[in-house]
Amino acid sequence: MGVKERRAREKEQLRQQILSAARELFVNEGYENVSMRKIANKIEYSPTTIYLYFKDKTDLLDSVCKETLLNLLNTLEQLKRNNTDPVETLRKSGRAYIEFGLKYPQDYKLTFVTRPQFQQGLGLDEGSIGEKVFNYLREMVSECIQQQIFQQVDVETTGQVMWSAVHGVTLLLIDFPDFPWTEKDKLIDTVIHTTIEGLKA
Amino acid sequence: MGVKERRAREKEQLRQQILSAARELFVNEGYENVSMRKIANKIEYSPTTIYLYFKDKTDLLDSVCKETLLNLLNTLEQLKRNNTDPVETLRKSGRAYIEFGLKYPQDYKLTFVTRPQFQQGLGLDEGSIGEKVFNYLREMVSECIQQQIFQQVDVETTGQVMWSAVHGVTLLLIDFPDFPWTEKDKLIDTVIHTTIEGLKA
DNA sequence: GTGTTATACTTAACAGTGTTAAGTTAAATG
DNA sequence: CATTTAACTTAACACTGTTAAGTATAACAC
Repeated sequence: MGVKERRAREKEQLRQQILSAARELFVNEGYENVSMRKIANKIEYSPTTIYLYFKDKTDLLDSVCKETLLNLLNTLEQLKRNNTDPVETLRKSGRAYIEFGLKYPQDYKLTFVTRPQFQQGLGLDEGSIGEKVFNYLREMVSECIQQQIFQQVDVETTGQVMWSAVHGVTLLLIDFPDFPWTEKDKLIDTVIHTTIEGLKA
Repeated sequence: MGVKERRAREKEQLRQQILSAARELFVNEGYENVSMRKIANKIEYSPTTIYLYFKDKTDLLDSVCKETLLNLLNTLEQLKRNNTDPVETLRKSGRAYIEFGLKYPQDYKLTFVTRPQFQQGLGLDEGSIGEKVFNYLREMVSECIQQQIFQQVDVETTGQVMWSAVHGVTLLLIDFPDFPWTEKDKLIDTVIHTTIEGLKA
């Protein structure tokens, strides 16, 4: 009785189609400027069809953001493979985080700025992907503390300080592209370097 | 001929009335959720009257943000009065910046996140208030460098690193109020302390 | 193969949005 | 008192997210 399976597969396929159309439009034109009708047009279905797959527009945003977080998590996880020096791994992770944000600026803002505005909880609850991303950071930081490289011994605070730094520079670079920044790579390196040195001191 | 003056005064008064109604609504309900009609209702004028005073909705946002920046600048300027120790002054400025953001979270997001999204330039152009705020930071940092307290000698980069840190922690605290943060004051102090120590090292 | 049911999708509509063009009212000027 | 000018409003356009009701088609039972 492969009918049900096929139907389910087709449904999932359309769901994905909607999702990727939404992502592309959100990223290119900004969440606010994308209407359900625009998404519907892109996939050549009527607007109301989307509501058969997603509760509402924020649910669609939510699903797009989940994908983004999963992407970020994968990017970071790949760094953990060959972690010899914990500080070096932390530095690379910071770099990867920022570069991810700059590579997909709209996705980043959608996930870490727009989404919290629309549903305050965000996916940092237990078991969520957001929590997994922060757990990754916690792990990296923890190793540095265990090897007594950092003076600041509180894992939570240390991790949050690190997150503040990378989040801050990422958003500034995204939001103020016309500002006379120091050469981008230098700024990023200095932010990470300064934070790590500060945690050592 | 005091008639013209009185008329001008009355016009300015209504302008201010619109502005403060807009600010209150933007701050309480979020820019996206406030309609021109809502603002008009609050001041008991027809929606189109607003367009006689402001080009469009983003112009209204723009004016609200300008006020916010002026507020922030005043808050910071007051710290410069008795600056004995440059590092201490920088530390206090960072604190004041973050606390300003947390005291008026919606204003802060409006100015430093929402606005850039709607008109990319933001007010960091020459002569703008935004530029003045950054000039203030530059000045504080410059003194620390001149007294050879910081190793990092590039004023621009150093200032931008400092800004990244305070901007980052401010937004995280605003956007993820439910996250299990370290005690707020401790986190803020640690972020500032870490950054300053990192710049010394 | 025919009738029924469930699924997938669409049409039409509602109440709202930012914004503009045209119209109205009242005050200031000659 | 007539005319001009400024301030404000009404009505409308093209759009928005979302829902209720309707339609066509595919899957099932007999």
